[in-house]
Amino acid sequence: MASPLLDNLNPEQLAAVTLPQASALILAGAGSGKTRVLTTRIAWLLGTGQARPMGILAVTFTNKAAREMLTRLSAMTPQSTRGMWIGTFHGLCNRMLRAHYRDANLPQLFQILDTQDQLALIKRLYRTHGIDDEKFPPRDLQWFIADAKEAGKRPNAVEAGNDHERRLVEYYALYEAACQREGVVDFAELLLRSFELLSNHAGIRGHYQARFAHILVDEFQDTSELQYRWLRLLAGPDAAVFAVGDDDQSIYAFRGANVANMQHFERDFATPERPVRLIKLEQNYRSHGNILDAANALIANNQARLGKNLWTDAGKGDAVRVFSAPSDLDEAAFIVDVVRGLVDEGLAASEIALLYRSNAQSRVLEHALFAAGIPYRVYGGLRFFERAEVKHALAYLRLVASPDDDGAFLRVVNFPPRGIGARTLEQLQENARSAGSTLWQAARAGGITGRAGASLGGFVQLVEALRASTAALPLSEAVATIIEMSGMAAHFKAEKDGQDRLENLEELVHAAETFVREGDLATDAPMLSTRVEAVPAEPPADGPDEGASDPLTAFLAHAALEAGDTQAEEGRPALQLMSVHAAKGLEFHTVFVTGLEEGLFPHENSFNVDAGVDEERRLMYVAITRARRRLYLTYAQSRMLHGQSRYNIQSRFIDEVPSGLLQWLSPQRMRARAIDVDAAEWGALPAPTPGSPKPTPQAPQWRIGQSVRHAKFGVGVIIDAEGRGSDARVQVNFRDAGVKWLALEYAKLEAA
DNA sequence: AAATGTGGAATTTTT
DNA sequence: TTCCACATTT
Repeated sequence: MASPLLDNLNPEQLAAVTLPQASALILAGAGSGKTRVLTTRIAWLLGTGQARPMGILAVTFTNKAAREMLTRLSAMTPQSTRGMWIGTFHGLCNRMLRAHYRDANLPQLFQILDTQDQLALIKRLYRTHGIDDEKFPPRDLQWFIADAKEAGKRPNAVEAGNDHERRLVEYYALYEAACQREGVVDFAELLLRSFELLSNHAGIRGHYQARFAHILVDEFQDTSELQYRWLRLLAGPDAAVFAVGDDDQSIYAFRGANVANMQHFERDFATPERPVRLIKLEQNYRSHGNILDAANALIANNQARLGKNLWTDAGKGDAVRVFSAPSDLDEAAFIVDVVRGLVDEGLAASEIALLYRSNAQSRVLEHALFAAGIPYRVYGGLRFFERAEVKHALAYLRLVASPDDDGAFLRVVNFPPRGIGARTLEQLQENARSAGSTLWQAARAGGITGRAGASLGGFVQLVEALRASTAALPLSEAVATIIEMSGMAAHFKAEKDGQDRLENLEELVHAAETFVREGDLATDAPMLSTRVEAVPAEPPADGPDEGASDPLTAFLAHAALEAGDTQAEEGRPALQLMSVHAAKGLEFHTVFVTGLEEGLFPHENSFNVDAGVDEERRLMYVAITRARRRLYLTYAQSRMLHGQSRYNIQSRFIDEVPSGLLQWLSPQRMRARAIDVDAAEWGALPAPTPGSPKPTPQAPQWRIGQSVRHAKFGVGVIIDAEGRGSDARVQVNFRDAGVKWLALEYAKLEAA
């Protein structure tokens, strides 16, 4: 088909876009135009009449990715995106559950718990059932539940190997009962419930299988076991699953992502007539050659890859710069210097990213940037819909929609303060427990006397008044009304630091407005326009976005499923600081990968995890491939961590980049920062400058922070010392052998 | 109900 | 060290 749509695609992209109707695995390297291929594929299917919008389902992991796909798609095709299902796994599951809430055994207006809400519910359960939170930390149970659901297991299906696990299963059952009673579902539940719905209802399954001839999956390497099984259920015998992913960028195993899905795809989605096609997109349009060569060489150290080598015709570009700093402070100072220079040369600050393995590392960097007056923005932290005041307002909204939601009830029953104290609530909870009811039901039943009872009655009346006064209002006005009537507005007005919170509440009203305005663009198509016998009559599922049946519920689902941005303000161009995880999918002119030290990156916790370092290496691969033009790798020989100095050796990931690609920037003779040991006693050696020829001193003199090699224990760093002369001993932190004290007289140490 | 104190933990986190 | 959750005070 001749079409401008296909212009400028490279041969592999073109092949992928125009594959015949069969399942395919597209191995799309970083910067290889993956989103373009996905969206062009859809546009091509529509344009050639091979698919109707109704027949397309595209699933992503983030709302951002879903939005981007939708936006780009609308620009590519004259056809309406209405009718397509494009969204996140959770969003699509939510949508399906709303449409089939009866078969899914859920209340029509079920509410979605985010991770915070879920933990709160668990803690509440602990109180009412007197569960020992020492033996069973709430977070452990939260993890246990998520894990079980991910494995597709209800409490009765979980095998308990010991008493401890038996208790956990028991609590899992209690948790489930509470969720069911209150009409709430957590994130994992959305998936599992949707999976079970498809699994247990042949009619519904048949309906969706018949409908979705094309299922497209973004970031396929990040799918979990359950998501994979969900896809298999959804994909009918004739469906074409177009899975796009990069096994080398799988960095969410700790959250359940299962790279093995990529290996199994070929087997599981092939039919005798239609084998799975595999296409590799290896041409990179982002980075210069040296950067790609570094990434390729690094990732080649991983086993069990599908195999892929990025290339570019953009030329080699600059060498990868490496800097070894004596301390974390020096590392930060170096970065500030370089950044200043780059910005002075005219590079936009927002085109520079500082990446780190763990968020705690941002502090030192921030401090230095602040002192230097360089504007920066840190990603991470509380998102908009997670802020306390926003959660409060949402809790009122939730109560209006679904008053049996105990979590929402407890959050605002005494906020703003209205004299309903802990004692009253304990009594109420006891009443609810013995009646097997929710708090709302218990409160309405009365049974609490005196002033406390009256206050509680007042609260019940307030919620009912809220419901009555907002029923006929547009969503944003309803939100505004609730903020006023609940007393929150007055409360924050009176509070000295309440201004920010008030502004956030105003922002919430604004968000509701935007949601309603843009919602219909997203997914307001009727859920089931092709009626199928076995599918029961549907509620008019034409709410905006998440496909809920009324705007309020849809908005609440939206708030839970899309926590919003970390910060509202964008403002002036600023340097970007973020974890490597957060950088995935982004790109910058210049990238600093900081803290490249053994124990930090790769993180020490990965050492005792199966294939842990491999995942760290993929993380490093992601970090490197964020850079378009310039890449800096930095590390510190000593670093403040948990209140004390740590001496780390340079990350193996630096060693894994061919030295020919590297340009060392560390001064040849950089003295280690004075440490609390008499330097004269120990003599002073130039800091090791890895990558350059090492001097082998005849009579080595040792200092703290120095890298050494031991015949038996391998490489390590001297972290402490004591004694002198023949009594002298040093403490060495070995990469593999751990921390040891060694007598200098006997240990055969070499400088490393 | 705010304010202050204490103990324990301190990767990563698309939903 | 620093942050957070929780408990105790005022």
